[in-house]
Amino acid sequence: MADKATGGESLLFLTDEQLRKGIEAMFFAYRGFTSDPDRILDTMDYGRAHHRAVHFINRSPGATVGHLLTILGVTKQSLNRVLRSLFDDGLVEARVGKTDKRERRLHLTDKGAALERALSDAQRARMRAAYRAAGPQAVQGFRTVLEAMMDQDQRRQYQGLKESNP
Amino acid sequence: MADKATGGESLLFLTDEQLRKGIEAMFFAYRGFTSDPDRILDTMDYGRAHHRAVHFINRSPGATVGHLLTILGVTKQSLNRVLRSLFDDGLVEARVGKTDKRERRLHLTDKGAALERALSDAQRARMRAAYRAAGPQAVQGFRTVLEAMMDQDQRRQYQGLKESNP
DNA sequence: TTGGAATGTCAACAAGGCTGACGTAAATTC
DNA sequence: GAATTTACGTCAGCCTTGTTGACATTCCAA
Repeated sequence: MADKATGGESLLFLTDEQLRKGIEAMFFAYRGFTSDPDRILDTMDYGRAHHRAVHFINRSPGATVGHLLTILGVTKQSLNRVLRSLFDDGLVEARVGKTDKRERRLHLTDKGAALERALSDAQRARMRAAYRAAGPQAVQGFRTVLEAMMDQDQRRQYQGLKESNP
Repeated sequence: MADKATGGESLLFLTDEQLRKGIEAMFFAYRGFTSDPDRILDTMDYGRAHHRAVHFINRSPGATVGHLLTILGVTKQSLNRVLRSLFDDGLVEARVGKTDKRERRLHLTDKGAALERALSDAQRARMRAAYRAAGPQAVQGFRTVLEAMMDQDQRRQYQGLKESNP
């Protein structure tokens, strides 16, 4: 009678207590996840919002402002404040779209790329250490659960990387 | 020559590209993770900070303000603003410490417990769905990686639950 | 009895969200 | 060719949640 629906596996991992542990694991781990880049950003006049913008511009060079808006899920006013300071400091540059001149295609400058590298080096170092300590099997599970936790739209943006230059 | 240091396992999961995927997985998943409670909180006059307070008071009834401060990692002024509104609305009550009368032991009222349940029900539902979709093996890996990603202090707080009533 | 710890509180400020309204240039549609 | 829509920018104002700094109270402990 036991383990009927699971093909022999117990469902102990679905108890409320286990779920609470998972929730707190997300909370504490996310703090660690952001702490290293945060420390770097604090020394400059930037915050996490700048980090996110720089990250995704680096990931998809030539992305439009609108594209960034949907990925980040903020208002254009909020994003604009961040972008403006990145322009002013010469970290990001905008090129008028070739086919559609209303668009502004965003690119990192050398200086911007350098900051991106510094930030992601720090973040990757922690991630690498965690991955190495946990092993490939665990990493596989980690990614599987995180993906299952996303919203539909978010999952699509997470999976699709190639359509930044349409 | 290959797989020398890993006992036969490839290290493909440690490439920069894999790490970047992991970073973005955290980003998108955390958004999903917080979205359901956020929707509830939005209908009231509360925010994520209230959620966190209510969560940890529920987890460790009788915790002192100082204990909460170290768990949440914010300043007392910031926490106090949140706690005051929770007091005013009758969600949390403070009882003077028995041995040390300076301390205020925090407890949820029935009303507070009801809110906590609503919030964590929503959050657990998503977590449960993700866990169920991913399976126990993946969940194990998920927890392992998250734990490895925490700071020392955070990991200690994550693991130790019993010392709230010292 | 006195120093320090635990707590509360006032004031001021910043980052980074939000809404609403308005403007401009380019593309698209009619 | 005119009208509408789209992409983007900007001004103004508001909220939450974090921060520092200063100061008061209460009470434990040496």
